[in-house]
Amino acid sequence: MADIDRRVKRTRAALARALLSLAAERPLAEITIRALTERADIGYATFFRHYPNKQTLLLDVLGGIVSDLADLLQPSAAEGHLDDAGRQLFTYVAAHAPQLRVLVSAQRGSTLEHALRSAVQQRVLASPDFRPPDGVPADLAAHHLAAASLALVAWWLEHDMPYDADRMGRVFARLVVAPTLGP
Amino acid sequence: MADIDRRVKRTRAALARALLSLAAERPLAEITIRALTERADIGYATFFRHYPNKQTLLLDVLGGIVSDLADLLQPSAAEGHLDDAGRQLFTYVAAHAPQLRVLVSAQRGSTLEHALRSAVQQRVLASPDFRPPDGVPADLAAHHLAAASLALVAWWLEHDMPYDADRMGRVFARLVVAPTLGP
Amino acid sequence: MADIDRRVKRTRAALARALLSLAAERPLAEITIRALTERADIGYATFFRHYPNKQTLLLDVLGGIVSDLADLLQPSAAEGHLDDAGRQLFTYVAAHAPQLRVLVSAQRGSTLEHALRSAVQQRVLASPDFRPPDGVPADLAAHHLAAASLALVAWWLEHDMPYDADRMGRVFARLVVAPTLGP
Amino acid sequence: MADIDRRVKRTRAALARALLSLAAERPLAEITIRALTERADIGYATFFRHYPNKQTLLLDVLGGIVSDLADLLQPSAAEGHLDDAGRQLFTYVAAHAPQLRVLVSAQRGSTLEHALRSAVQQRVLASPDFRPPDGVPADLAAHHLAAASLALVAWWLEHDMPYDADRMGRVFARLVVAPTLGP
DNA sequence: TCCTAAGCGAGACGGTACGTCTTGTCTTCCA
DNA sequence: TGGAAGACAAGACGTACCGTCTCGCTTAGGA
Repeated sequence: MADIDRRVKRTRAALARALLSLAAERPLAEITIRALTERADIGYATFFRHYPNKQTLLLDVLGGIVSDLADLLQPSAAEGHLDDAGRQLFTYVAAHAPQLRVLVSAQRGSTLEHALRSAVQQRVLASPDFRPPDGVPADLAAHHLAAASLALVAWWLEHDMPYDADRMGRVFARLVVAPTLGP
Repeated sequence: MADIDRRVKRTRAALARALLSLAAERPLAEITIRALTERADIGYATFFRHYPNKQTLLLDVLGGIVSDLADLLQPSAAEGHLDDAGRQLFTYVAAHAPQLRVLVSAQRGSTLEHALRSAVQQRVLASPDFRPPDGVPADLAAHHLAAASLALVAWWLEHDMPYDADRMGRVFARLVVAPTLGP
Repeated sequence: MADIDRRVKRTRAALARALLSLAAERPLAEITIRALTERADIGYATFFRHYPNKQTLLLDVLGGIVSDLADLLQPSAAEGHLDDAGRQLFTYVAAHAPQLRVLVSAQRGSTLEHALRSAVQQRVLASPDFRPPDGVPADLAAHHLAAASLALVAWWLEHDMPYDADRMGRVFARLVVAPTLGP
Repeated sequence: MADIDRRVKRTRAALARALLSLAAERPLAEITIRALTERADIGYATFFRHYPNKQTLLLDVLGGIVSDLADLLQPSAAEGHLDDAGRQLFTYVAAHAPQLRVLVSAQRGSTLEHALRSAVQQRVLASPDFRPPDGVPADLAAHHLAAASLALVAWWLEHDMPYDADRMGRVFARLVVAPTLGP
């Protein structure tokens, strides 16, 4: 491995930089390979000599981040450490914002997502019953409610509804709704 | 709306049906407009007389679903009603599974998402500290942990980090981690 | 013919006017049926109630012109009448410039071209005064007469009639008619 | 020009061959770009990498022919050479029948028509032997020469060359060249 | 005077060509 | 030999036009 040409490293680094630079400008799906290579100042065909497609580049660029994130999300038992773990997570996020913006935009940004989010936000914020816990901004709580609900729904559908609606409803109440409401 | 030609209604219904039918077979991104029109038995150009692009068709087909979902996600104050609301949500989901599969697949499915998810899952399930609350399956809790965390991170980045990492950490502990660990 | 509705007549006249008006602005091939109907202030589908396609409209609008032209191109034997016939031709052309601009801009090999050619051919071959020069087949001479005349007319119209009909008539007699007749 | 990739040359040659092959089957206007590329066995989009549209391909394929024709139509003064020049013209036409069929079937007023006309005009007006008859403007005579020649060529090709080049040459000299030159 | 048939405006529709775009493969040439 | 350059096949995209078709409205012209 030591004799891999420095040029290879330089080319891949240029691609990674181009990816981050472009991802700051527009959604991931609208970044063409041609745009990447032009931004990176390398030949178009050269891209394919390093990665078979765009997703592989993503994985290469963001692989370490994913692994780090997963580490940071490990639950630590000690009650008092919860806030600590959370702080560490977001400190890490702040430190790797450019890469994480790409990661985060890889899944989102669809009009549908936005439509659902804003519909929920609107209703939640107008609801008299909605009292987010101390220290949790209302819009953030609303966003969490929508996103976490959708994630639960997605999981259920993708796993072919292994539990009945009743049980899923209780899980939903326990994991999502109650924490969002409590005092 | 009432005076739209019956043909228009029939054509759009055929497109909606074709979309759901095709979405059950392959990811949304791989559904071409030509495939939609062939499945719907309408002319290719006719598609563009109704929608300027695929996303607009999605919005039209799933608009009602989005609005219904948003209604179901309104928090209801009464403690005892939490489970009720949850059950209603998932009953609705079960009843509209085909459309919701499309909605849910519109945003997800990227390799990155999957990589993160499985990395988290692996670590969480192996962690001795991880005790999901009663009635919450472990894999579901792990999925929730990953998805909700990512959603919080995304919100923070997209809103240009309006709070510091410390506060976000506390919110994260309160909304996501604590409920996932529960007694 | 007498029992054609007045409305029909009015619609066809509007189309004829629209055709001439548009043909003055751009080449015939770039005039769409939609442009014709909009200029004529009639419904799009109405066009097809009168003509199966653009060429048929052309034939209808220019049919009389074609027939007149064919008459004017009959060779008259009397030597002294050559200039006279030429002057008559170009006087007629000047009087029907709008229509003839259309005829002249039609495609080679088009129905119009063919109609004019065969009308001329028919009259020429039937004329007792027509004696092609030695070694020149009659049908070829007739073809030459029609084509060269049309070319002269086209040149005159496209150059905004820089000479008067009298002079053009003499040129016509000299370049086209005399050589086609001589012994 | 010399360093154009061999592939490029091969692709353009294939397109030229496909054009001639298709033009023998149906009118030029009915030859779609897709038909051209399928006949040439090249990708559809590849066409546009070489020519912005069909007309440009025509110009490229027929440019040499146009220039040759213009050379052959230069009037040569010597009386006895008229028949000779005519024979040469039609011998050339017979040798390039496929290409000339295309040229002849092009639209009047098309770029091709204009190219031929202006090439002839340029040569004729520069020729010292060119003395139009009294009262005939030089540019009009040149135009007549080009148009009438083309008409004769078109007639010959469309009627499957019923006479030999020698006889056509004499007809050409008698009907077209002599009248354009004489006093 | 009514009423029936035709002309007509409006516009949805199927079909097809166009010119543009992107992806991934392949070839040639250069350092 | 690795990389730059770029031709190429394949095929989706969104636009334009054509010719067909229904749907109602209105406007004769005959009962």
